[in-house]
Formats: sequence, C-alpha cells, structure tokens
Amino acid sequence: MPELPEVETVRRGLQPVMEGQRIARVETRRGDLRFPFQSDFAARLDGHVVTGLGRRAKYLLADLDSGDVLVMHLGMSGSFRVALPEGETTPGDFHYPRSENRTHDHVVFHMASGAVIAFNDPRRFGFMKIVARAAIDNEPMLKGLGPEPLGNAFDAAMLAQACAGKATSLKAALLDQRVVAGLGNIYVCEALFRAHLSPKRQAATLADRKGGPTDRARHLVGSIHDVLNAAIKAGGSSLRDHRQTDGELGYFQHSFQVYDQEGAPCKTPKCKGVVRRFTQNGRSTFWCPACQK
DNA sequence: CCGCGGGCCTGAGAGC
DNA sequence: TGCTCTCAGGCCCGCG
Repeated sequence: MPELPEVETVRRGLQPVMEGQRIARVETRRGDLRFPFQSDFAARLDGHVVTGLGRRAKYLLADLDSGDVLVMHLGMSGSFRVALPEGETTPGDFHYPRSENRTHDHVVFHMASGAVIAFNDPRRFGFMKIVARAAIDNEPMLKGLGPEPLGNAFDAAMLAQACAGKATSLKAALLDQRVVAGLGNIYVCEALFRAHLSPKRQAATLADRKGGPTDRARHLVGSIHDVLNAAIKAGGSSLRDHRQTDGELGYFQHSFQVYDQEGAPCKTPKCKGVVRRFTQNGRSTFWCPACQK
C-alpha cells in the first residue's frame, strides 16, 4: 500500500501516542512478518521510551532511550491502529468497532499511558527490525536511499544528474529508491501526468548535454512536490488497506488523475485523450498518451 | 547497467 | 454458492 504520503500520515498519527511515551510491553503474535523477528525484539522494546518518531522514505524510525532504533516498514498492506484508553476501559484492554477485522494484528504495543497500538499486515510484506543508532548509517535497507523528495537535497539539478547516465525510462528511474526515496507506483504515475511527461521517455532527457537540469526536470520536481503535499494533506490514498491510525480512510484516491482510471477521459483541460494502462517493469502504468510527451 | 520473471503473502473482485 | 484466475501502495534475487 503505502508510499511516502501514507507513511507520513501514519507517522503523524502515531506521534502523539508514541513520542515521549514509554512502551510497557510489546506483543508479537506470530514469529515473523517478512522476516522472523529478532530473538531479542521484545526485550529491546519493553520498558523503553520512544524519544522520537521519524520517517526516512517509506520507513518509520522510532528512536528509543536505549540507543536503539526501531525500523518499521509497512510493505504493501501494513497499517497501524491506535486505541486510546477510555472511561471504563482498564489499561491494557482495548476495543475496536465490531466491523473491524483484527485477525492480522501481528504486533501490539501496550504503552504505559494505556494507549494500545496495533500493527496489522495481512500480506506480511512489512517488517520491524531493531538497529543500534550508532550502526544506522550502515543499515543496508537505508544505506542506498536517495534524497527525500520533499527535502532540500531534492531539486532539478540533483534529479537531472542522477538520471543523466541512465539508460532507462522516466517511470523506472522515479521508482528507483536510489534516485529519489519514497515514491511508488501511484505517485510516480500521478507526478508524470501532472508534468505532462511520458512514463516511456528516457530518464536521461531530464539532463542537458552538460548534465544540468532541463525545464522538464524543473517541472517534474514541482509536480512531485505538489502531488506529495496534496496527498499528505488528504491523509494518503486508501485503495484497499491504507487507514489513518484512527481508522479513518485517506481520501487522495478521489484526486487521482490517471492511477486506476483506465478508460476515463483525460483531465487535462482541452485534451481529448483517454487514460491508458500498460505494464512497465512488471507494474501497471497509467497515463494519457495524448498529453504526456 | 538494464529489463524481465519469479517469489514473498493474503484478499478482493471478475468471470464462469 | 463456489471455483479459478488476475491483480494489488514494495522490494529482492537471479538470469540473460
């Protein structure tokens, strides 16, 4: 499910119940997610205070007062649900609406405050791993990541340079987390549409002969900023699994221009095109062949 | 370096 | 009703 806007939405939802709060006890309800849990997983969390909750690309990073960092990834179907303690609820008890299927709650954090935070992941492509803060720069999962698309290091010059030597499509380049970290299939399709750039275009055409940025690179960076900021504002996109931490749906899916819109008329003013879908690098690409060049 | 196919998992939806 | 097939917000590996 989750790309940067969904992960950021989750981070913002977890922040008030995690940051500065003590973990009383962690339950792992099965032995593995994508990988087996480390044998000392719960022991390194129980009783510790979360000093900060950050995000790098699609990873959530919970800093602990022990010097460890809990690295979490939502995979395709991961979500968090927060249940706050209420009047007659005794600490540790929590109740969700009956309609909710909690059968895939694989990790449950019981906070000292009484808040209960459940990680649900039907497909189990997500994972949690504890890494010593001192070793985080050597963590393979984080090491090769490119810049944050909403950070200062990501601009047209940087993007052009990263793409200059590439013999691949724009779509593939933007999905490559080493080029820019946090975009996935939805937001790449949407950003390319907004920039009127074809997903098939060679990535290297973002650069001029000297490797500097072209106008299309500048336009694309602006489109990426716009679509990500709008999606974060909307609480992400809920297609199947994504929920905000209070159970509410995100609503950016209602703003999709091309993703999942095969056959719909193009939304570019005056464009007579139709949204098409094809498979690129094993994933569905949605685009308007008439106005994305 | 690149694209491709396959794998990891479960569940939803379509078609029969 | 139920079966079978395809597809899904990610990411990794090996092959040619």
